[in-house]
Amino acid sequence: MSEIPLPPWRRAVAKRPRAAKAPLSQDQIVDAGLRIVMAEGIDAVSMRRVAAAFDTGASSLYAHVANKEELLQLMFDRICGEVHTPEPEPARWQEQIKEMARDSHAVMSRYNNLARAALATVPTGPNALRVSEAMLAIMLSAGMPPQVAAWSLDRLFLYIVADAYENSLHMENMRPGLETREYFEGFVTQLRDFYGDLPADRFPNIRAHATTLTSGDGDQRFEFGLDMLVDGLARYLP
Amino acid sequence: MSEIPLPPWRRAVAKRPRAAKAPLSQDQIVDAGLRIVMAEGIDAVSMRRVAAAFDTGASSLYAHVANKEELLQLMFDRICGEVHTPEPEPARWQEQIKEMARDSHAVMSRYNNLARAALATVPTGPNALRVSEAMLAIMLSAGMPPQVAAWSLDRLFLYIVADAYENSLHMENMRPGLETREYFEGFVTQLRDFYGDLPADRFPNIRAHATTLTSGDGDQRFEFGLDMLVDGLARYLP
DNA sequence: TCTACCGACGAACACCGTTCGAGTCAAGTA
DNA sequence: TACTTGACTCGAACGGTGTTCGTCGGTAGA
Repeated sequence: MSEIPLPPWRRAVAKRPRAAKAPLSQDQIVDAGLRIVMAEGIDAVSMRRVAAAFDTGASSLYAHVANKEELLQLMFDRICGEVHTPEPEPARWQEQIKEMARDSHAVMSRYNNLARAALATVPTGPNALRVSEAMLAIMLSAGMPPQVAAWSLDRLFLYIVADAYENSLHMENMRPGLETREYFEGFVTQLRDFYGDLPADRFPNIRAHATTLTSGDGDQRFEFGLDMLVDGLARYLP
Repeated sequence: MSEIPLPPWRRAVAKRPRAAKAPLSQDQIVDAGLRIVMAEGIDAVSMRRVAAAFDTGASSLYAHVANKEELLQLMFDRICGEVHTPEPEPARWQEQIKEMARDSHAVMSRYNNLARAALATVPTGPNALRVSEAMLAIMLSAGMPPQVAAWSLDRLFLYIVADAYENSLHMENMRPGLETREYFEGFVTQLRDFYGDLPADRFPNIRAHATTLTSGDGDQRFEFGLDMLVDGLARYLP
């Protein structure tokens, strides 16, 4: 497998040949971080907490990882490996784009709010690149102009990541006892009543459409925005 | 001006009648927070830092603000007051939607990464509601089905906020010495070279279109995504 | 066998959000 | 007028955070 050069702005912290046999490794650290993020969310991921998984102090991690930000980036790229990348079939490019978007969205939702790591910088890890390459291939093979494909890729991932991140932030406010479903229903009910009680002189439309505004779950809304984007994209086909 | 009821899930911390004349007030606290966010970014906004503007300790703030999260929400709603809300002109609804989107985006970009506060919860402050109401009015007056208008509103704001937030996170990584322009150019150059040096067997499309992928500044990309969304939206008009 | 040197790791630094409890002072009441 | 009440201020403290520093130990190469 060919080598990917390191992105130039990342400190080459791990490129020195490790001399002693190490009880710690970057992979293990990323594993531990992912275990914590799945169990307790990203706010539980602290350097001390990750180090505690190896019965050591936080400072031990800094030999393998430049800082917390880099650790989160590595964790994000790891989960990008779970996204499937189909072979392009130009005839059904729209459906393929949507499939990849749904898959990416599902993966990022599975790992709580790790999506923020993707918002913070341009993902340059091998797995993230693999996903981008596949999406680009689908659009180009469908005959999309390169500039349109390039920018669409950017905007689509922004949308996917932002939606996953927003959902994860909402989950964070959830009381630990409640189920996701009943928390969500209670939230929607409160919001609908709040909209319905707004003064009619200043907010006639929000008030009148309180029910419509609060209808639809996260998946329906994600799908609706995805349709908007892909429909808007299809207009650029020659 | 008619009263907006408090959203039910917010602790009614400020609804008690304040008896003594207060040297501190919620408005002043929000002002101080905004001053800090403009000067040094949202990460510089801490309860101690805000309190220091009044020569006091952090605990003094908790009489006027439930916690930091509420303070950020209040700050966000304050800046929403700077967004212009035009009267609907059905004939040019698309342009009006884009104008409001650009205006909202510009306001949120002006105040560094305060946009995250908007991602965290559904904005229910008076100014945020005013903006939503105006956008809803434009779409409904153009003949858009209510359900489409409702979900579009949600998706459009997600897009606006996410783009502003992403940009602000990039700004955060900037070295303090550099100008925004030269930092951005250096970043793009590095990224283009990185893409161009990728192995051709695994990433042929990214490698071949390295220049195209990295072309266009933040405004162009925002505008492109906005076009995608609004074009996709226009298809729902009867 | 000796000597570098890399990695582990405890301690410390400078922060953070929030809580607690004592003190202060104006307004309402007897 | 005297007393009580209660909101507000605010120093101190608690339990966290990311990161740095300096020491120490053990392995690899000479």
